[in-house]
This record gives sequence, C-alpha cells and structure tokens, in this order.
Amino acid sequence: MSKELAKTYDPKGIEDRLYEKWLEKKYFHAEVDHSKRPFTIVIPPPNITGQLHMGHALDNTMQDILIRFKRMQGYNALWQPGTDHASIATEVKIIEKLKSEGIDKHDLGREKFLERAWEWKKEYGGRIISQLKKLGSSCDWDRERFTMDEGCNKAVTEVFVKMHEKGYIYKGARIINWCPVCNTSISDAEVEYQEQAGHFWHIKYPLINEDGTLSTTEFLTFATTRPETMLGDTAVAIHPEDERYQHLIGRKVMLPLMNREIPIVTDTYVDREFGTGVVKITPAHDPNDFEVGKRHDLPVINIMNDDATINENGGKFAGMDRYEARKAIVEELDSMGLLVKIEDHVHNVGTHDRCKTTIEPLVKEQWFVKMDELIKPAREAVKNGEIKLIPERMEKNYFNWTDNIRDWCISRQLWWGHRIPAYYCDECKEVVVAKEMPDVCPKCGCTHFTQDPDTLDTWFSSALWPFETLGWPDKTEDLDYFYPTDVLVTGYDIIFFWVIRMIFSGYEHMGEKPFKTVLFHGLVRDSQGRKMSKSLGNGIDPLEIIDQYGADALRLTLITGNAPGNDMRFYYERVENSRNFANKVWNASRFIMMNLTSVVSEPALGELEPVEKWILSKLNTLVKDVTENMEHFELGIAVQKVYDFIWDEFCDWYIEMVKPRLYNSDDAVSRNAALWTLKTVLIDALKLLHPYMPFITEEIFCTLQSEEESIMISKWPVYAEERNFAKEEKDIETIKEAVRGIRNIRTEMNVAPSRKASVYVVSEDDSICAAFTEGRLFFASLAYASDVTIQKDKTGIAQDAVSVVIPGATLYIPFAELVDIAQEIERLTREQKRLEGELARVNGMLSNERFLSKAPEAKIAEEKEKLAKYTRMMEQVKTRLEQLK
RNA sequence: GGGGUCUUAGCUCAGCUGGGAGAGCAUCUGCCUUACAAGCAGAGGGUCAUAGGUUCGAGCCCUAUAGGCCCCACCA
Repeated sequence: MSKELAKTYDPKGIEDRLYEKWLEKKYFHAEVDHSKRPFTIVIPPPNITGQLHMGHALDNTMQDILIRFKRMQGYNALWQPGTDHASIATEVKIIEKLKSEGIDKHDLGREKFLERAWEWKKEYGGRIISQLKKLGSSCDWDRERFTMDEGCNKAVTEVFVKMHEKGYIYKGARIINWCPVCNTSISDAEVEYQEQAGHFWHIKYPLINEDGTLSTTEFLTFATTRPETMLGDTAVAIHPEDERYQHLIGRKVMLPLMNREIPIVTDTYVDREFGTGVVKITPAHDPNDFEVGKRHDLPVINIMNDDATINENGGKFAGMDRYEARKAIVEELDSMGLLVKIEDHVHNVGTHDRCKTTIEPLVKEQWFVKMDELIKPAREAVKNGEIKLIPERMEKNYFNWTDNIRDWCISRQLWWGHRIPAYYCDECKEVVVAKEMPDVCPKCGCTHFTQDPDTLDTWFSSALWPFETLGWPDKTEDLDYFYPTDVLVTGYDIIFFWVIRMIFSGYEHMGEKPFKTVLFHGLVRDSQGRKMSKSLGNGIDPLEIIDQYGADALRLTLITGNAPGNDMRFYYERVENSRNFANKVWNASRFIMMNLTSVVSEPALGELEPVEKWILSKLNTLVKDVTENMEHFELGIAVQKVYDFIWDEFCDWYIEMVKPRLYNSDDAVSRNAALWTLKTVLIDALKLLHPYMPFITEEIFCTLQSEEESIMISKWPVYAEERNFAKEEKDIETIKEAVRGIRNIRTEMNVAPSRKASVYVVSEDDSICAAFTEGRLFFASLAYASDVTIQKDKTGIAQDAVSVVIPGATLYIPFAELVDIAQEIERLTREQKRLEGELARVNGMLSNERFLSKAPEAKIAEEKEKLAKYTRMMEQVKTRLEQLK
C-alpha cells in the first residue's frame, strides 16, 4: 500500500536525501564491463576558482540528461568529472589574497607561493563540485580528477617531450601578446578585440638631404593610433609602386625625439589607398611591422618593460607608463611642429580576455606548438563527419579557425601550472627537454641544470582531458573500453580554446578522435538579453533558484524552449512554470496513490476499455518519439512531448475519464483495469521524465513501488507494436471532440457548470455509436450530461435543442428556455462558412492534376479522407439548419 | 573586410527531413468540480521582417533588401 504524500511538492529535503542515497548505492559509478556497451562523457572541468553559474547549470543538466538516459537504456554510462587548475584565474586570486595580507608574490618566492596555492585549492576547489551535486549531476565521483594532479602532470610531461622530439614544440623569439597586468604572454585565442574610441595622430618625419642635413621642406606624413611606439621605429614604409614616393626610395628620414636616422623601405604590405600611404615600422611592437622588419632586416628595438612602462631604449621617456609617454610624446612633437592633426578614430583594441587590460605586442622568447601538421586530421575529422558538431553551423566556425591557424604560444610567465620540462645547463646554457632533470649536460658535461621557470597554458592540459582522465599515458583498461568518448557538451564560446585542441590532441596522441559528437549550447542571459556578469550584477545564482524552486524545476527550465547552440533568456516566470509542472506530476501521482487502496493486477487485454487502449497507445507513440528525439540530442523537443503528454493527455483527459470508474466499486474488473493503467502509464511517463527531473521522479517512483530500489536503474521504456491501438485512439479522439464541442457551446451560452442537461448523440455510423456507448459514463461526466442517449436519428429530440456537429455525429442538448433559435441559426451558419472554406481548399488540391500526379500517395489519401469528413459534416449542418428554419 | 545567425501571438521563444501555424507567460470569461487555485473549463490574438524565385504545395529551400545580435580578421 502507498504512503501519503504532501499536498504540494516541496523539493527541500527530498533532493539531498535522494542524492545521498544514489551516492551510497554507487549508481553513478562505472567499471569496465565487457558485457555492456560503454557510453562516456567527460565533463568540461570547471575552474577551481569558479562558483556554479547558469552556464554550468545548463551544461551539466544536458550532460546529466544524456547520461541518465543512456544508463537507463542499459549502457555502461560513465560521466567522468573533475576540475581545472585554471592557471591565470587561480594565480590572480592567490595574488589578491596575498596582497590583502600585505605580501608580494615575489617576496614570498615560488615554492611558498605554490604551497599557498595548493592550500587554496584544498579549501575552495571542492566548492563547485558540491554545487554540481545540488543540481543532481550523476558523475562518477570516485573518478574525480584535477588537471594538475599527478596523472595529468605525467600526461603533460609525456606530451611535451614527445612533441618536442617530433619538432612540434619549439622555442623562439617571436612577437607575442603580452598582458602587462598579469605579467605573462597569452595566446592569440585569449585576445579579445574591443572597439574603442581612440585617435589618429597624424605625424610627419623630416627627410634627410643628400648631404646629410635635415630637410626643412620635405616630410613624410603618416597616421598612427599608438604614437608612443615611435620610440622603437626602425623604418618608414611605402608601397614599391606608389608613384607619389618614387623619388624618396633609398633616402632616409630622421626619427624625431630619438634623433635616429631610419630608412624608407618599400613593402607591398602598405596599402596605398589608406591614409597617406606611409606606415611607420616598429618591429618590436607590432606583428605586421615585425614581419616587415624581418623582410628588410631591420633592427628590433624593444622600448617597453614588462609592466608597459618605457624602458631605457625610450630615451628621456624611460620610466613613464605607456599612456603617459603617449601624451608627452604628442605634446613634444606638437611643439616641434611635427604634429599635423589629430582625428577621432574608433578602432579594435586587443585586450586580455581575463582582465581586459590592453595587450601589448612584444618580442619575447616563448615556447610554441607548431600547428600546421597537427591540425590536419582534426580538420579532416569534422570534414568527413567522423566527428559531428551540433548544430551543424558550428562547423563553419570550426573551419574558420583550422584554416587560419597560427602557432600556439603555450608558455606562461606564471607559477601556478604545469612547469615546462625544459632544463638549461648552468654552464653552456644548452636546453634539454626531458621528463626529468638530466644528470649530465650532453654538450659540456656539466651536472648543474636550471628548469625553465615558465608554466604551460591551462588549455595545454585540458586538451588531453578525454584520455588523461582514463589513465593515459599508461595503457589502461579504462582507456581501452571508454575511449573514444561519446558526446562532449559545451558552450560554443570555447570551441577554439578547448574543443579543437582536444580533437587534434586526440588524433596525435591516441590516434583516434576524443569524442563522436559535440553538442553545443548557448549562453544563458538575463531577462533583458544581457550577458550575466559580475560587473553588471545581473547574474542569477542557480543555487538560489534550486533553493527556491528545486533542482528539477531549474533543470526543466534550462532545457525547454531552446535549440542547440542558441542563447537563451532566463525568466523567473519560466521557472515558476516548471515548478508548477513538478507540482502537477506530484498531484497526479498523489491522486493515483490515494486510489490504489488495493493490489492491482495486470488486466487481460479484453478487460481494457477503449480509454485504456487509447492512453496506452498514446504512451507507446510517446516512448518512440521521445527516444528518437533524445538519440538525436533534441532534448528540449523530447521533454516538451513528455510534458504535453503528462499534463494534457494523462491528467486532463485520462484521469478525468477514469474517475467515475474509480468511485464505483461495483465493477471490480473495470476499476482494476483503470488503476493498473493509471499506475503503468504514470511509471513509464516518470521514466521518460527522469533524466530531466531526477529527484521528483525518483521520490514518486519509490513511494509508488516500495519494492523498487530506484528509477535511475530501471529500464527505459521501449516501443511495443502490441500496444498500438489505432481504432481506440480514433474513437476516443472523436469523443474528446464531442466533449470539447459541448463545453464550448455551454460556455458560449453561459450555462453554469452545475446545471446538467441531457445529451443526445445522433449518428448513423455503428462504430461511432458503439464508441459513445462504451464511453457513456465518462462522456456524461466530462460533458456535464445528466443522461446520454445514443441513437441513429433524431426521433424524440426537441426541435429547438442546441446542436454540435462533429465528424460523423451530431450532438443535441435540449435547453428549452435558453435557446434562441435565431442565434442558433447564426452559429450554424458560421460553422457552414468554415466548412465551405475547408471544402474549397481540399477540393482545390484534389482537382489539381499536378498535385495528383506529383504528391505522395499518403498525402492524397489524407486529403481525400478530409474531403469525406467535411462533406459529411456539411450535410449534417445543412440538415440541422433546414430543421430550424 | 569575411562569415554566421535572428526577425513567427502583447512578451520570451519552439517549429526536427517543405504537406492545413504551436507553447509558456500576459489578456478576457466562468468555476474553490472530494489530485492539484502552483488548479480546471472556455475565448481572443499571427499578411511567420520585406520583395522576388523554385515547387502541385514554402514559416521551412534559393536570391536580394532592411533591421538586430554574434564570431573571425594585421589595414597602420
């Protein structure tokens, strides 16, 4: 017998209790088991600095849905969890914390700093994990990993050494993006371009005469957005075919302020159409200029310190901040008469995506990954469909990156991260890349080495995530069984940072793709469509939503009404709706349990009434559709169908249809059939809903069947041909149509619900008569009928009864005093008009020869059926009108 | 400069391979009907951005236009 349930669903208490139970029972844990097929997802490891935000909530809800679905389908489902060390983000936090204690990073020293960082990790690193648990995430926590744990470090070292041997990793002095605040180089992917209002400073440099004196009449004028970089100018460039400047080729200009003679070079990089067609060249501080410089063998003069102040190469401006220097330089040029004009100019400025500081291009020695060869299999895999991106349009983004790839700067001047396994001989400076510090220098025989102080880009280790978490570089059973993983769920915003890098890493180190499908989701925005951000203060905390409405409501909200890869807006109203749905499920279940006062047994097929067959048939179709949608990753569509089925078909129709039978204990067989069906349909519907709303479904499932351990290990429903009842589906739909017609007309005529009336069903169709006869009981209750008479003609029905025409039958309700014949005629005339329209449309199609010859047969048959239906209804309406007149 | 995407009911969005426009919220009307007022029953509301085209048939495919958003890109 069943337990009592509270009147409204209250997720508090229930959720934590059930999650504890799942953990205790080890349902989330997956072991290699060759009798089952694996299904694997690796979590996008959240930063240890992070707090759960809506993006995480969406991302992990999607993964949990897929994992729970596959687990119920009988797969050996592994959801591999873990966290990311997030080098810059974490290092910044630690530095901040030290600062608040009055400690400077460098005073503390590397070792002590790392100790603090690990302590911090220990204290806060688990926070986001516990938050993921609140959401219901069924990760295999026994396998939790960290991108800087011992295993990952081993993998990173292995990869670095191997790729260095192959020549894919090299060290070189190249122009890189430098963040003067974080004091480190960053990769191209980490540069975020922002449109900023700035200026164009038009400046002129005086030419130098043949005799070496300074010309007072000849100048070269150009425009720049960063005048301070002139301190490092080593040339001025013009287009080789620019007729305006042909006479200047071979001459020099004087670099003002620095009094340096610099050449005029010709280079096709210069756009003749742009500005004056003259470009100043600063090889040390501009990527293009760097290339021009290489072509013309120009000196590279670095004028900046790491903190973006001017260094000793900047003469008297040394020590100034880059913007102070800019101001001072412009003023001085102006006083020298070399400032032509200043224009307002909006341009793209590269900023560091973490701290938004304007990055400074600098020439520095860094470690790089050579990309041209590595990217090939990654590009090919998506091209030939071996890896599927959902939605497909993401492929364009993907190819845009693979086709324009540049070498990846992987070294960071940070302490928190994987230290680069490169060692420098203290004597001869020879570089040795090895898994461990070498004993002897291969060049000079010296035995003292210093390890490279730099660490690796965070994404270098996360690129290995799908296989390092399964044991790589060791050959493990896990790796053999669970790799390649099945789906990667992530936001489209990290396709370049992470997705692509995992793909090429998978092919390079495993010789195999890391996953078969990538399922992208969009951003969760606020109700006004703005990005949720700390600075705007418009972030909505998922934990607060869970606290207020329950994790199930949050999950349902995030997954409905949204297509893959599209951004969504977050509305409280939508969460309320989800919460209401949970309550609906709860109450329907409560109703069923209240009525399950005795043991129910499975009825024989013959004991099922048409309504039972109708709902079972509907459920059967639902199972098929939902499974298909989920297999195609159409999660929102799938759950919408479950929602509609439960609320509309099951609660609003089936339960209402069956009530009279539940309250009548005389017919035990009929009552049993209804109860069994209520329970059976509810259980299957709960199963379909479980991946989306794990908590409430588990609570009801186990209350309803105390003998069952858990819904999450129950079997996913499967489509059964013998549960397909086409005739009953059609019959019940006809009766529903009749009920709606009667309700409609009663409302239209303002008849109080308390007022019952006789209803006559008139049809010449035997099968329709039979259907109404069988459904007489519930039909009467749903259509507010005091009694129902089914007959073949309208003998004995009052002339002025109200009528409703449905396909194949006319319903009459004698409301003597309420009926206004004129109004009734008007109403029927409206109906006639509507049917005329329908008939015109169908006849139009069916009289079109090209339609008949080209349309598929099923479509033609469908239209013919409609023609028959409308023709019949038209006749009924006409007959009724004649009677009234 | 290149690419993507969106424009569907008052609002926010679905609409999967082209075959008679949907949901939630909001609005209006009537109901506390013994599961649920976080509910029930009913109603109103759309030239599917605009203009062409392909097709027997277009919200869906193609082209152009307008407006919004996003990504990428070294135009100083």
